[in-house]
Amino acid sequence: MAESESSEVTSRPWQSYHTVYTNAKAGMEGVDKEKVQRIVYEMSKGSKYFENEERKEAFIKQKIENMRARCAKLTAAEISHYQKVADKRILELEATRDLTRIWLHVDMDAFYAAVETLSNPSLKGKPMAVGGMSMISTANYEARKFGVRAAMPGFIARKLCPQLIFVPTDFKKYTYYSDLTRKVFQKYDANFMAASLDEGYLDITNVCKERGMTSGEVAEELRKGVYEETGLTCSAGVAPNRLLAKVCSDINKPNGQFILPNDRMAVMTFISSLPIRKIGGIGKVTEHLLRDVFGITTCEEMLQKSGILGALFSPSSADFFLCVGLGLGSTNTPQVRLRKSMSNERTFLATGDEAFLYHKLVDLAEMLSADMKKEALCGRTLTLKMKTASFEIRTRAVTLQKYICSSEDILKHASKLLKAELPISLRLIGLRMSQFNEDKDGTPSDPTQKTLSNFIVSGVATGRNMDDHISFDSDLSDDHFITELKTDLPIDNHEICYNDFRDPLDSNEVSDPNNSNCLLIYNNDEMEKNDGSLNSKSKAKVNTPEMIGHTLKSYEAEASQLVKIDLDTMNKRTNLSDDAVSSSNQNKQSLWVDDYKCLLCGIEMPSSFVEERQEHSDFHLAERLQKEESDSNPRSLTPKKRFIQKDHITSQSKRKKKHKSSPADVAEDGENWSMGQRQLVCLARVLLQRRKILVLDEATTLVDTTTDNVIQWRIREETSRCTVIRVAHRIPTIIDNDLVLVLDEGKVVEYDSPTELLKNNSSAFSKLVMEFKRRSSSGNNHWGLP
DNA sequence: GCGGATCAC
DNA sequence: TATGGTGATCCGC
Repeated sequence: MAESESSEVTSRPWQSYHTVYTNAKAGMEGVDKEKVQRIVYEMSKGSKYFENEERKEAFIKQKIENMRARCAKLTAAEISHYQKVADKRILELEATRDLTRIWLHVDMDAFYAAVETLSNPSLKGKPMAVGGMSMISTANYEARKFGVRAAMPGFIARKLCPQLIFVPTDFKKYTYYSDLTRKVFQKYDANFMAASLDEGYLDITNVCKERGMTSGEVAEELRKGVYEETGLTCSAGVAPNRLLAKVCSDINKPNGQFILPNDRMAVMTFISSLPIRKIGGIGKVTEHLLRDVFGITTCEEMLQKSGILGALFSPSSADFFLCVGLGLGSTNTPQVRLRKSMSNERTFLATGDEAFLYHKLVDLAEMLSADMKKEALCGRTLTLKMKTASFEIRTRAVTLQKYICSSEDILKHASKLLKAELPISLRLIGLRMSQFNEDKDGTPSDPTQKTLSNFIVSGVATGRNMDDHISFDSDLSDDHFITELKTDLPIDNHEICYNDFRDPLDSNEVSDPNNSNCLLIYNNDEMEKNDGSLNSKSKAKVNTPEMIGHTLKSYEAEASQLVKIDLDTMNKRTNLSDDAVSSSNQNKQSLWVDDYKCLLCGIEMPSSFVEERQEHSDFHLAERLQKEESDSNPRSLTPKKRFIQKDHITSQSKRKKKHKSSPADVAEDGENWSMGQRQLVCLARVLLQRRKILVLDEATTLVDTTTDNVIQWRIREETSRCTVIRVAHRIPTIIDNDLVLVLDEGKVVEYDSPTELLKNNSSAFSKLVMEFKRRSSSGNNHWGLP
């Protein structure tokens, strides 16, 4: 087989290249395959893209060779061993076969193209593609006759079909029609699974039973319903599981359906001659690999070669292949699907211009942050994606100990990642966030606390967004980017871990061990590569309920195994926190153009109207908050905002009403409160609960320092019979507690009463206090520091 | 946990 | 002139 192939390569090189576009998916039957291949090849030859494809192809060839070699090395004994294992596994998998459910897969026909034709009927019957010169999303069936298809660049498509009409994508339209189809799907399975805008999986077992209809009748009716609702046609496949249903929906496309009965023999017959490429999950590479190494082209052959597959692939891959051979697939309906990552990326003309690349990064960070805030997400793994000018894809990731969501935090870490790659010429940059903090949220609690948690999470997150907005609009210049990229000065911000503030509040029915106050100073800097995982564990320990029962000594022992002391970083940390405060003050001022006019709405208010101005900026904050909230899913439908559901209907009428009321109004439900007000209310609620143990993790970061001092005083008044653990960066917040733990990079550096610590001038705590005094020496020393 | 790869739409 | 964007998963370190 290999020999005949290579001889063809020399005479007709295009045949080795890009079987991608001509691989029969649907509607490509009468295509002059060779002509298409030749044109695609001619158009691509010599381009950077083409060169990269050749590299990739060479890599796959290498992979195939390696696998062949491994195959050849297997002894007869080994083969028979793996065959036995595989046979046993086949029996186990067979035992899981479930023929009790009836699954239907709906797939809209050339969805985007069909929608465009609907809104512009003159396109009917003409070859048309949705997309642009660089990429086509969907081609209608007329265009497919020319070999034009999805994922093909537009300029090649035009070569294949000069009269091809291009229509730009319009996702609003597609979402609208998608919603209409889903309304129909819902009638047959309220829990249907939306696979994309134009696909859905429905468990129609109950409908068939309740209405006494065959699955074929249900499919007919559903497709008719979709057509009546939208004017669009779709295809359906019915089978005992989702994997098969998906294959079936493709068989009589377009506007057709195929029923595979819930019968083992029928399934095995169906699967036997089926090309493996038809199976979802088997793509170009796997197809190639299985064919060239094992001679496998049909699903049936997966079983025949099960022994050798088991020998050469991982257990999970081998299992998947066996399932394909047996026609097995999922039959359950997963209750909730949590989002695991969120990303955005942009392609541009390849460049090595650092200012430009940094600009892109800023945009991406802002977009990502905004998207995350819409779903109230915070993540701790940030991945930078790069595509070089030669189309090579690279990713670089960091996992932080804190969950972040603000654009500054994202940008800070993203730029570090990018900086490490410079100099570099890129044509794409992307940012992805993963490891969201709601993942482990299994902690049930009383509703008051729950509300408070949501309060903190969404409130704080959205509030910071406004600061971003103003600061980027006003004072970010290219010079600034370059400086930041070229120096080692970290642009640090005050990081807030929402999770931290939530957990302690949710949990504290524990008896008080020794009725003493203590304090933690926390260094929030994320770990460099060393021991990141251990650190996050120690961090979690501080805030989890079981920790509260521990003695401080035992905590210290645990924490001290972790990371090296880095006092230098800590000092830097303190300085930068102060910087953050002052820059945030600047932001507030910059809301007023010429110190007089509001940047956002143009209202005029002299600087002497201090309170009024504060109220006014709070109003804008609340306005923004409300918009973010109304943009998200209504809570009544989805208790969490994490369901994968991008499309939601927005109602802004409420917001408009609000706009007419006085900015000074404080809404009873808190929707227009400032961040500081929110923190205050949280604190008040917590204090009213009269807990024996109170954990305040950066609980007053959003109020000004004077107010903070008042609050701290009040907390001491209210908690005289209570153990209070404070995590804070501000010295006054913690100066008069009974015990002080100074933490640096997750490790306890010192542990004693503040008085004792201050006796030693070189203690980390002394240094922090001195630095703090130095910085505040220009103002009044009204904290009574020694 | 990271980075490369594959896959689907 | 010119080959996308988003999300998931797996494998081998």
